[in-house]
Amino acid sequence: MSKPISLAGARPSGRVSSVDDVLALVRARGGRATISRRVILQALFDAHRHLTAEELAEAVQSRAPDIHISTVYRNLDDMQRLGVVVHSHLGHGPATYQLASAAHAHFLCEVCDATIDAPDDLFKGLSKTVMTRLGFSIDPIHFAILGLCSACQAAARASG
Amino acid sequence: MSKPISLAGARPSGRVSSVDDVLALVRARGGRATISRRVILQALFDAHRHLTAEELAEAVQSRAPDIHISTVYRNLDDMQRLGVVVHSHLGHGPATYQLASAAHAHFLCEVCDATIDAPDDLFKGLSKTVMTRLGFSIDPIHFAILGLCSACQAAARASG
DNA sequence: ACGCTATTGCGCTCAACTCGCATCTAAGGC
DNA sequence: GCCTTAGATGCGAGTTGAGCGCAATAGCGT
Repeated sequence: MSKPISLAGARPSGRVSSVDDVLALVRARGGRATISRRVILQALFDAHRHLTAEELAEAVQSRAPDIHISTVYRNLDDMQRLGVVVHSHLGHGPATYQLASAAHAHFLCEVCDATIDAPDDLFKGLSKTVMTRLGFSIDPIHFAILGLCSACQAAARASG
Repeated sequence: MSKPISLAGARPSGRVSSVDDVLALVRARGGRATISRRVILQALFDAHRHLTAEELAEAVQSRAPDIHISTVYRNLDDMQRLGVVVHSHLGHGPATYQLASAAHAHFLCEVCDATIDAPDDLFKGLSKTVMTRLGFSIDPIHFAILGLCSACQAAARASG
């Protein structure tokens, strides 16, 4: 499916609230409901946090050891094309993946790597200002916003 | 110098407005004013935009072909420790480096990779809100904020 | 000029992906 | 149920961006 499924129409992936929903969508697009696909999706639905490709591969392989990590990567790509999955970059580490329905922005501490989930409404103001002044539509979910958590700010003040 | 120079005191690197200024700072910290260092710094001062390590290495090697890219990486690290240089991540590509004095935030279009320089004052509001509500101090320079430029928004509306 | 040690060149290693390709297997048609 | 065929997979090799170890080199205080 890596190629066959078209990017067009990725957004209206609509309400997919179960593995079977997603597989139905996959088949509607000419894709196939393979075991691998099912196991990978199940792991994504079971995870209640974002996972790196490697973490996801481990979870998948605990149920089906022969599913190769490259298959995980390809499926994640496909699911992103369908709008079912999104990935985020939290600082310098590997990308993390999660169901699109669970997507949210993050703040990441540059010192201790603590990640803080960001309520979407925080970006209302910046979003509007940037749109007005630059015509740019921000997507705060894809890349985390870095900075210092309160503990590390305090530590920095204390030491310097 | 990669180890010898301490991270402590990186901030008060002060006004360094020339290659010689930086080299003086380096020597004050126990570092040495090598040819490599001088050429690399000169390339950074000459560049009026941020460069990837590879671009910088090319610029450097056009003047001194034997300077190895790993030397470029090490010097960039050292200069960051001194607070003279900062790096930014613009989307998925390699990091870009520039003089700390020229640092600024970026917006990056996810579709066409256009980068838009962001006036610092844009983040005043978000910065204050996030500090108040989460105690988090944002650093919008280190990682770009992604989204869609106006042209790609229009294209997206037209096609979908 | 001398010696100490910061730096460098080079090549190897690493992480996170990405690709080519032979093989396998869903799904629709008969 | 069997066949066909094109989508998917497993596996290994390749790629990119970056970091590391080490022996050789070269600043710089004396």
